[in-house]
Amino acid sequence: MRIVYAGAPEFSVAPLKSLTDAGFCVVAAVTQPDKPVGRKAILTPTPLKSYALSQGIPVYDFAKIREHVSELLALGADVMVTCAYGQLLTQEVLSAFPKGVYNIHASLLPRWRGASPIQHAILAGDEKTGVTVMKTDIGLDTGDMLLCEEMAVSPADTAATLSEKLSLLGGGCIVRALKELEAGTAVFTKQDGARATLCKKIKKEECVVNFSRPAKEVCDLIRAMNPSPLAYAFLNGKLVNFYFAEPCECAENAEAGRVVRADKTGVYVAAGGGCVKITELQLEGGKRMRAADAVNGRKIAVGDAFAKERA
RNA sequence: CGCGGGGUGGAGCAGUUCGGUAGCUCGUCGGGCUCAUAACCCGAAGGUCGCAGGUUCGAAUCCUGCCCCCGCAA
Repeated sequence: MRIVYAGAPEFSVAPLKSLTDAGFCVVAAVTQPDKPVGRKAILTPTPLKSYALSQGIPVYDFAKIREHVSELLALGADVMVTCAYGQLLTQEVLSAFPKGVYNIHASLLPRWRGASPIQHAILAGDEKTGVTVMKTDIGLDTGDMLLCEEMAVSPADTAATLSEKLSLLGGGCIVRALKELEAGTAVFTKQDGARATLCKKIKKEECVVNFSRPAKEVCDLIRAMNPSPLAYAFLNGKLVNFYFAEPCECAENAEAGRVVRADKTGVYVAAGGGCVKITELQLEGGKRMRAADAVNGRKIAVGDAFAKERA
């Protein structure tokens, strides 16, 4: 079975590796064009492109895949596998693969169709999530499901750790899915559209921490936004990004956002209900550090207050 | 030339305005106290102050050039 693999971010790398490790013939990788990254706007290839090239797999970085159907056809592939590719496919593209196009999606469909399923699973406090392999159709993550695998969301998970785990899980799933397809034992299940939820790409404005919300909710937000775009708040006029936090009990009933305790175990901030223990953060202009270090360097002290606005 | 912050023992910082060979907190190691401890007490190790020039009797500190890291914005 000849495969074309379409993806872009780090998440899409492991499944490609799983496919080649399992002996599948990946004839080409399709990804997004290199993008300017960082302050210096250095043109950077996608993680998938870097990996594919290192493995000697030909890479196509079409700005619009729909305009390159003839090139796809020329590859003579049987199927295309997509994974966080980031471009919508047209019927012409779907038709270029005799045995279909399959998508690896990081949620238990039909929950969290769309761009940011991992973040939303944590944000919503889901206790479990997973990976679904589906037959891609014209809609956004609406195709018939071939298989899915569940995974528990740990309170210690961030979008970063969960993404890594789901990526590996996705690798196993796609290999299984394609084997079933080859064997002709694949069974497709329609998605229950009534239970579908949609998630859009997350904007930085959605990441400001409102400490008057319950502690659990605040912590879920912080964990969901790590490693990007990062939840934040302002302290003494400076932006502070949060990497990790967990809810905890605390006797003090201070106003929301007030630091009630700061020691080597972390920074404790009063929330609407309970208290948020921040263990890892980053001050404006500074590097990511343990909250204890920020306390140690006298950047944060008891009595300080986090605000939603810079002023 | 998008805006801005920063590079000082393992970590986070102070000291730079008004030059005089380095300080704080934490960690580490050793010892003590304690039923015990992330608590406390005593002691120790550990730094070419990002790099290269320059000014000076003397530079972390002043001047010049360069490298690197990071927040915002794209």
